[in-house]
Amino acid sequence: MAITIDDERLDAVFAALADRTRRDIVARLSEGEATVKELAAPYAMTLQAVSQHIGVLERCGLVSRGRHRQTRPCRLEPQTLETAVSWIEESRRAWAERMDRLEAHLARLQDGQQR
Amino acid sequence: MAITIDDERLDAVFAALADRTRRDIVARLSEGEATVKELAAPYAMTLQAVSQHIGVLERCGLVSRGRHRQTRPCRLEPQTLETAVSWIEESRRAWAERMDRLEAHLARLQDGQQR
DNA sequence: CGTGTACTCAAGCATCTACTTTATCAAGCG
DNA sequence: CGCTTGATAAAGTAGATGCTTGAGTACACG
Repeated sequence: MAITIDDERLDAVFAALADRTRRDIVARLSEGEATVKELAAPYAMTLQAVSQHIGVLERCGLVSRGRHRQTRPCRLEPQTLETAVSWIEESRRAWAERMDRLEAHLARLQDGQQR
Repeated sequence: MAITIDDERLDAVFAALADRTRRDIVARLSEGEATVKELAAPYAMTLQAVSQHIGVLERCGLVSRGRHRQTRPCRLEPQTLETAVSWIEESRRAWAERMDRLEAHLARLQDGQQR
């Protein structure tokens, strides 16, 4: 039952998504590839800072960088997003199941009282 | 379309989930309520440290603490998990859509060549 | 009442993070 | 060739984070 082999990976993915700028970059990459310069354009910070953000996204597997002429086009790696979602869904599923059982139990109790 | 009013909330939720101990606590709370002492039991760290972790989870809305006698029972707030999932799913959905369009486009190109 | 238990508050410390500036590199252009 | 462009590398800094210890609070039990 998923003894969380990839705990470090999850640490890194959630930490990466904990930053507004990086979430923004992910959202923009979901619309298609973009170069570092293009991704940096909207922000007040330096290009280097954005490159570092992309480095964080790359190291945790959310993004990959290629090479085309003098640019490094970035693309989303959606299956890494998947690992984050599936971790969360696991907890929500367990909780929902538990609530269902509780509800059923309460219904049985009430049945007993009415008789 | 969601100009991210709750950016700070998302920052906090993802930052909270970026820690192994806190993810573990969330997972355990998905099996049911627990007191601070119970939650702290498995870890080498002090009770205070665990209480601080719960504080982080509480501040971002993932967990709520009640009062029962001298204990503070903690429970999961699953709708906050929902906000994190739905942010991620939005990006994945956009990416999947884009891939579908790309595929369709490539199919049309190939059709043209074959004729 | 005093003692124990469950917990929070507060201060201190080591480490990590999000930037910055300066320097460097590699590809294309005159 | 030298110069610009798009990018990474490295080093420094202010502020956040994860933990500790020590002290304080609220409830129960005898």
